[in-house]
Amino acid sequence: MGWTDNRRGSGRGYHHGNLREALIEAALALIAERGPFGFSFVDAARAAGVSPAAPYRHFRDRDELLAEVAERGFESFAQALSAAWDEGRPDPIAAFTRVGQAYLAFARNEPAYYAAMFEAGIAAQRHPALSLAADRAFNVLRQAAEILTAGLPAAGRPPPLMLALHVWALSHGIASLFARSKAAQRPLPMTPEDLLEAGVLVYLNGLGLATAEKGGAPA
Amino acid sequence: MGWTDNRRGSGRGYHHGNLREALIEAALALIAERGPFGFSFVDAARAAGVSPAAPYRHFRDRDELLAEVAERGFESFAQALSAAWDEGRPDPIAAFTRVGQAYLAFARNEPAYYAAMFEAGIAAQRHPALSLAADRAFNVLRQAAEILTAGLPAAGRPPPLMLALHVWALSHGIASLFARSKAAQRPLPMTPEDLLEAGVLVYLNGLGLATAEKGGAPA
DNA sequence: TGTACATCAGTGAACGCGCGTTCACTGATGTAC
DNA sequence: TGTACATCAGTGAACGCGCGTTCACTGATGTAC
Repeated sequence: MGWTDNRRGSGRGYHHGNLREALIEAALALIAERGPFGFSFVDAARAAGVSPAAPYRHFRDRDELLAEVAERGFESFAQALSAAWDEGRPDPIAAFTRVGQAYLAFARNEPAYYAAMFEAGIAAQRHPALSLAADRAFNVLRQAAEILTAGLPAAGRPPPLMLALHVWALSHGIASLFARSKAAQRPLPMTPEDLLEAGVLVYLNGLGLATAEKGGAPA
Repeated sequence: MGWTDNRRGSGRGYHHGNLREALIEAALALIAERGPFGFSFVDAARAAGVSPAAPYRHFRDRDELLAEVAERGFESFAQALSAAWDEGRPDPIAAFTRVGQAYLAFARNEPAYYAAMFEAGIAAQRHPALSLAADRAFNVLRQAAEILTAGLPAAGRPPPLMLALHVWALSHGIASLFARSKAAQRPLPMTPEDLLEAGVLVYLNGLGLATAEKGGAPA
């Protein structure tokens, strides 16, 4: 229990001390519970143990708080993808499929961030910091794709951007359809992780990138 | 203008005559405008030119109306996919990529249905008719995948279900990330349609299904 | 070290709003005779 | 063909609720002297 748990009467004084952070954490918890549209400014204030007017000292409105949550989500997302890529070690193909796994893991382990990032309907162009953070996350994939394709013969080499978009879309699709939260999802004969790994390997195989014979993709 | 436009005072009597349909159409318009969470029961009644209590004669609550919209969406979706597949003519690969295009076209042309189907957070298990309709749509893909893989050597033949899931996820990912509604989306150096077609062709190539040399996928 | 003061984070009461839902009702429609 | 009646779709007023937002305020903190 840290700053966040400073309910009224639990010993904090007139000033909260760290309300901005507490509101963001409250927003995350509420989004995880009820989705980005079930989240209300008043609720966040209540969860932080503060009057409904207090949040206005820190955020212009509900939208600005949501945008900040999404921005932090993208930053954490970029870090996770970047760590998974690990500069292409031990080899670009293994590293690349690991990035896909990290994508799915993030969607599963951080559903609140994920929802704020992709399902809250925030107008990104109104929040430049948010769209920069989103770009940084995408660039991890993009650079990985560049290194991955660098070894292919120049003639017929696929555009790395296309490759990055395909993997992003496949990961996002699997995460949205099969890997989100409790139940309500279509039952699968395999884990979303296996599904994604198999898909990426087939895809890379289709690009002429030799795979390590895994996941059931025929030559 | 048909039944839907029966505003109060425009000549209809005490009875609306086709309120159920009018409410569904109003819901579609509202969802298209403001998303599945911006849609309210009262608003739908207002759009149909009827008192806020009237919808209760036709739907138990807001959720039931949403579920019916989603169900109709899946039915229309299944039809569109089925028509695109056209029993595999002229050849399964061409027909299969056409199904992908139909997926994207549906997401683009029927954003309200699409949102109700995939973003409204309806608990499908509480609406059996809805989940049956969703199954019917998925089965179009699944059967196409079966026919597509039937020509491959039995050893190492990929499970058709997996193939269907991959294409579903890729299409859904591209639709969600790049093909939905106005602006706010990441700019692309190609159309979502081209992106999907290229992705499907690379993928089929990776499965060992000969492609007609299209979309820039190297052998 | 002590005092006066500026700052500003958080208060709490209040507002107008739209929503979901209920209720007793009313009037249009169709059917039995 | 006409009348009585049952049915039930839609009315409109009302309710309680939670929300977003505002306002003048209060009290904690830090700084200048």
